[in-house]
Amino acid sequence: MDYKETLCLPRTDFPMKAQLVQKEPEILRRWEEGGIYHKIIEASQGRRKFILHDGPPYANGHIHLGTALNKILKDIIVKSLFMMGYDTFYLPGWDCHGLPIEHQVEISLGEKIAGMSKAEVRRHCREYAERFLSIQRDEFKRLGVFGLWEEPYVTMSYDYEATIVRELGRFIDQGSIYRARKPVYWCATCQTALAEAEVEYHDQTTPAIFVRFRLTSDVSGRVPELAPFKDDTHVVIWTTTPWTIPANLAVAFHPDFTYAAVRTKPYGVLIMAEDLVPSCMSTFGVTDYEVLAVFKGTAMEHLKARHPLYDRESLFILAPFVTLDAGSGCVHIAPGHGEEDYEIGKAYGLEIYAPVDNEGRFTSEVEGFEGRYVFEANDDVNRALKDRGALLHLSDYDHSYPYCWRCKNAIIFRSTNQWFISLEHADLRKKALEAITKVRWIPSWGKDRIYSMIENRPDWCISRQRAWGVPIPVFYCRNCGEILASGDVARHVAELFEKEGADAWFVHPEKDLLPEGTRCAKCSGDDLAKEEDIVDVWFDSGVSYAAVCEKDPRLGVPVDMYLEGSDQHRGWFHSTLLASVGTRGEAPYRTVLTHGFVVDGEGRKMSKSLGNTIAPQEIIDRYGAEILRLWVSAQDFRNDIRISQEIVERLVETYRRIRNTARFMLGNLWGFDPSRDMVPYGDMLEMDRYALHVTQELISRVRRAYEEFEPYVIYQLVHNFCVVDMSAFYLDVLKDRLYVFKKDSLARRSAQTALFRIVKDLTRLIAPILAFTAEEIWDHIPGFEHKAESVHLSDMPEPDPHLMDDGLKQRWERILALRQEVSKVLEGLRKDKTIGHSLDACVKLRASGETLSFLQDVQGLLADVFICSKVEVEEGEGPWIQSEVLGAVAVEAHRAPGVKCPRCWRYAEDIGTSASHPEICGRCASQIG
RNA sequence: GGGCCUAUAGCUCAGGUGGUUAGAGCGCACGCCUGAUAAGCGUGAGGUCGUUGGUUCAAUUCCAACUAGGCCCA
Repeated sequence: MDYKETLCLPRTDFPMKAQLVQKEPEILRRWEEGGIYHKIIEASQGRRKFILHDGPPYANGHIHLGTALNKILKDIIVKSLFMMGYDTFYLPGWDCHGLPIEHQVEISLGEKIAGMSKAEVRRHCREYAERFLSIQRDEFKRLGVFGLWEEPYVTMSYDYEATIVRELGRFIDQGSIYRARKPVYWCATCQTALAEAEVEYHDQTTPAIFVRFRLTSDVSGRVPELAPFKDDTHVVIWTTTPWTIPANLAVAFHPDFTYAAVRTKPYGVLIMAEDLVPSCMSTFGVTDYEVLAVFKGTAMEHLKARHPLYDRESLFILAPFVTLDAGSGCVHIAPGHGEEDYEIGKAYGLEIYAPVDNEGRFTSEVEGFEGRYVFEANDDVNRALKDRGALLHLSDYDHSYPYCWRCKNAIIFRSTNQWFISLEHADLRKKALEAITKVRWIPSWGKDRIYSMIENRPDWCISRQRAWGVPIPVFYCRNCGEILASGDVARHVAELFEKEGADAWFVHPEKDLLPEGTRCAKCSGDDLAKEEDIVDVWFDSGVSYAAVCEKDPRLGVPVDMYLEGSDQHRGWFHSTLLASVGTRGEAPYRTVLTHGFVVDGEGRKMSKSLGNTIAPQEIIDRYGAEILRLWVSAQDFRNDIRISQEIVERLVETYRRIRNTARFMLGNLWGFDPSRDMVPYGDMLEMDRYALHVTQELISRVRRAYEEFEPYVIYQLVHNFCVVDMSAFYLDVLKDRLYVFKKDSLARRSAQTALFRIVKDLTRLIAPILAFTAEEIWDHIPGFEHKAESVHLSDMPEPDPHLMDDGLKQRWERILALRQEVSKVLEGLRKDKTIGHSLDACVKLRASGETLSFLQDVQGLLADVFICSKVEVEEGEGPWIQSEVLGAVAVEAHRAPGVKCPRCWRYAEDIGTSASHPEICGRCASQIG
């Protein structure tokens, strides 16, 4: 007889092979058709809220691993908190305006763009954004992310655009917005301002000049040694842009560097950094010189020198950005022609002077060079300097220089009029810093990071010279040049935008944009011109609290959590803080959680040039999105997140382990009907009760990890539970009982009761992470009362104190410690071929005293636990194995006596005692009936 | 160059307030099983705790510098 037929072996149609690539789309379809997310929203009604407000990704290109990481993390948090009883309504968003899209559109339009109006270009931009929004939406949904994807918030929607203008209106009302000059990249050929991203760098050779500026202040007060030479003392500067010399207003020294005053024959006394004296002297061809004095850069502050070309003075200032890499250690400062020059110039109250027009030609202010194209004026300037004896040296210098991405011509830095939000007006900076302290930052260093950024940043430049964005709603009087900026006008414009979108600004004449009868406040003229600039896109996303959260009762402000990459301390967290504090007086978020960046297996960032990029699609196509979700959960996201072939392979193996553990449980629940077969806790076998105890501990640890937003802890906990607690111990031991005993015996039903509870809990614990697989397991769990149609609609399990028993725990931890020692002894027998399977063995334990009575007490359990055929316990002597939990025990093993039962494979000494089943052991005979 | 952050076995993670032979799982090696089988079980080998100094009776744990890497600036 084939006794295998009489066993209760596992049966399930839950496949071992996941085939996630095929299965996931089916599950997605089911969620879609079943309206699962809408059921989640419905179930959330009236619950306590936890709103995670989505930071809008940019609607350009396909998603990459970074965006996938971000959305999956959000999804894990949102799904887990919903299961833990919160209303976690999740509304995804997209950031739609801005340069990158406009760029792409310009490239695809090519020459055609020349004849197009801004409104036409904007139409193409909108279509482009819509296209990628749709692509990304599909890609995000493919990851298993739940949210209201049908109606996301988009910054280019008419009402969002209107809100942007309204929020600007609030700043205008306060008087926080002002117009001032600031240097920007300027292409004289295209006659347009360029953004950082529109600039490319090429190597180029430019003239580099050393120039001396004669001091007009009396230095002897600061450096007494120079008293005899005070009328012939000069500071030496070095520059690679001679054409900016006419705009020079200052010379910068480093406060900490040491400077030297050097007496030379041909050039008088020259001041330069001490370390650079030898190289400068050799460059100038001066062999005979004398260092008269050395002093710190601070000694020079507020002194003055005469401009080498014009009859005005140049101020000596201190700047931390001065270096000793090249030149003289004294830096020529033209606040109208450089970013650093501008910042330091502002700090010293210098004029932002840039006497250059749109075509890159000097204006009439510049005596001697008016009308000259700046790059062509280099030689003129050098000649003029030479004529006046100011030029110390001229040479060619190779360096990388910015070029226009479009016309490929060299560009200049030129100050132009821009709009700013003041950080000081209305105490915005101070209030923002206060608001930061009231927010919970995870990790905590995020607070210091954003605090010092806000503390040190300049005023917010909100204007951009571009087409694809929301216009700054201000006007200029064509008659007298007066600016018309008012909150009322902004709100009037907003109403129009609500109906027609921001396009209205570009298609309507001014009179349609302004309230009727608007006139210039200064000259009462009615010929008003609209502003051409648009607002910085960081302002767009920055006001999402107003455009999205305030308006939607499902959300509300402040929101519970923002969750983005740590780059957003400078980006969205920052801009939205300023906007919200500026208009509402408080931060729009309660908690800000940041994650690191995706890097390769060596910790290096992903870049095309390194060739180490991986697209989410590659992982999805090969392994499934579930592996990506597991990847996100497996690592501490507060640091950088690594990915490599090895990491993915490990994840796949972990996934299989979790899946197989669940499959084995499901297979053994065959024929188990919870409503009929559940065994009351008190009647369950103690090992099963112990398994439930361990599961309760898992539940409480996993819950805590979800509450603390630490999915990687869950990954470790769940994996260890499956491998150590379940597979290697409980499930392995259980096989005998499940297979050998009668289908409806108490022993088997007790085990099934435990398995049912465990698999039901485990599935829900992993659901937020393994969203697809948990759903698939859930389907295969036997039906029970109130079983939700989707695991994502079910509740997160809570530890049940009735299923916990600390006494049992201690007793079983001792048994497990013993088991480990027995395994080692059995491995010895295996090595010398005494046994193969552990069932071939009989284990003999010796102990005395308390340990002996413990062993005698549990003796009846041990053959099962060791998966051996027989266990003998006797009082006796060592050699002891000493163990803290165990006590002193001696373990021996030998081949089990008797004959191997063909049914249960245990060695038995009672084979043949049953008349009806003479080949099998007594235990098996009793189970066949 | 500046600010912030990270650095424990091949991989992913543990290691309150410094104190015996630094842990787990995976992977790897070897073996077992063939009634979870493109599965399961057991045993074992892997770490100068990034480097160098310092504080201390004692440092993976505190301090500093450096190196490598990341984010943001310049």
